Amino acid sequence: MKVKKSIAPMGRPRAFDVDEALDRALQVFWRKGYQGTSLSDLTRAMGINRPSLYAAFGDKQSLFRKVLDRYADGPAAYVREALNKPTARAVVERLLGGAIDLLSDPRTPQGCLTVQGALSCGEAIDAVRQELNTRRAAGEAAIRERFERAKAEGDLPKDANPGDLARYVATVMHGLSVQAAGGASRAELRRIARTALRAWPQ
Amino acid sequence: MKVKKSIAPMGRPRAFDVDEALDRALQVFWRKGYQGTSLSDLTRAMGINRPSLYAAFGDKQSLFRKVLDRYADGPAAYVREALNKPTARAVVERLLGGAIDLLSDPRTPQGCLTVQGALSCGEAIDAVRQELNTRRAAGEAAIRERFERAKAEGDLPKDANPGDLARYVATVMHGLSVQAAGGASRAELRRIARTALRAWPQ
DNA sequence: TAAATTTTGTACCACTCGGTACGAATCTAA
DNA sequence: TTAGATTCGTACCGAGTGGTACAAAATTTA
Repeated sequence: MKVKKSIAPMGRPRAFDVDEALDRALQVFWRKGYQGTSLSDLTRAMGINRPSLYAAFGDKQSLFRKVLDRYADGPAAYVREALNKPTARAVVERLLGGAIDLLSDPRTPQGCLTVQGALSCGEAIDAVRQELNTRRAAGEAAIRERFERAKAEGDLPKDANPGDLARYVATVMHGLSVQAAGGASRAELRRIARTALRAWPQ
Repeated sequence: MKVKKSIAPMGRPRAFDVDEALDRALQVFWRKGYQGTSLSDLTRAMGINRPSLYAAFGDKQSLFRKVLDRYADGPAAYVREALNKPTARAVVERLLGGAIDLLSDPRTPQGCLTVQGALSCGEAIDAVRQELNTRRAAGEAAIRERFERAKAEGDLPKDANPGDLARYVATVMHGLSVQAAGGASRAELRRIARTALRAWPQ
């Protein structure tokens, strides 16, 4: 299925698929968090040995960053999709609904990788925590900008505060992640979202 | 300052104060999470050596449980206090306000011990995660019962769902914890709470 | 004083952690 | 066939992990 590039690389070829190995690593980090995942966990799940991992992905932090990118483009892609909805109300409904679908998907861990991933990190891995904070902040900023547009379009009332609303939506989403990690069912998450929506303007 | 009990214990007396050592341990666990805290971190902060820790508090999990009790009776005591407020509205306002005050207190870590403590735990320490889930669920149940009483007293509308409302409040609180851990200021947390309160009945 | 009891500090245990050195294996290019 | 390049697997590194054995020290009871 793969189109051969003009020249095949020299040397011994890789015995594993890079993208598939990355997906396996994502599963492990998602389930166990950054700190709870050991290199042995990773190599076992990825089906490769340690030096191959280092050669292909760099050290643990570097691999985790690549996994975060893959997460944003895969399971968490609903965020970008939600931002394209026509109205602010539709955006927030899709954001909460997408989060709930993901958090309660029985095939994946009950929780959000960026929320669970590094909340309980020690100071030693401050770099990882900062990375996750940065990414969460970027997501929140994207939501705020979308709401600013909605306000300009008259889709949100003139007295609405896009920043406050974005922060509120992000907060509810994070809270949903904690609830899901604690065992809340999809139905329960939906009821929480319905209650949260009562705070919405109009 | 201490009243001497009828008989002093035999053997060599302890060279440290148990409660103070527990407070020091709380600070460490709160800041670094269960998994991010090593025994060396603990003994250094508590000013005692390893065998003394084990003799006085048991192993790491046992010490963590004692720390959780101390947390509930100390920094998180606002929850019990909030449940005694006269109206459901006052209860939820005190719950959110107390959480915000705690989360944004510069003297303590920005985050909730039970939320950050074990979200990113591996399977090996499932016991700790379960313990924290159980405690969070118990807190949520207490809020629900308080809202059921409020409904019976006519303090909440007849069509209000105490369970949904309690879950919603807990979710917002957990989300606030994540926001605080990400660096949100007290003022920002307050605005989130104000937005969240718009979902409240009446 | 002497025995019994408890805590203290040192020094250690087996194990796991993240990370790497190095030679054998497998490919392309000449 | 040979030389060069790259990956693979084994075997290892120092450091840190949670937890403990043991003897010296400090206290109460007899």
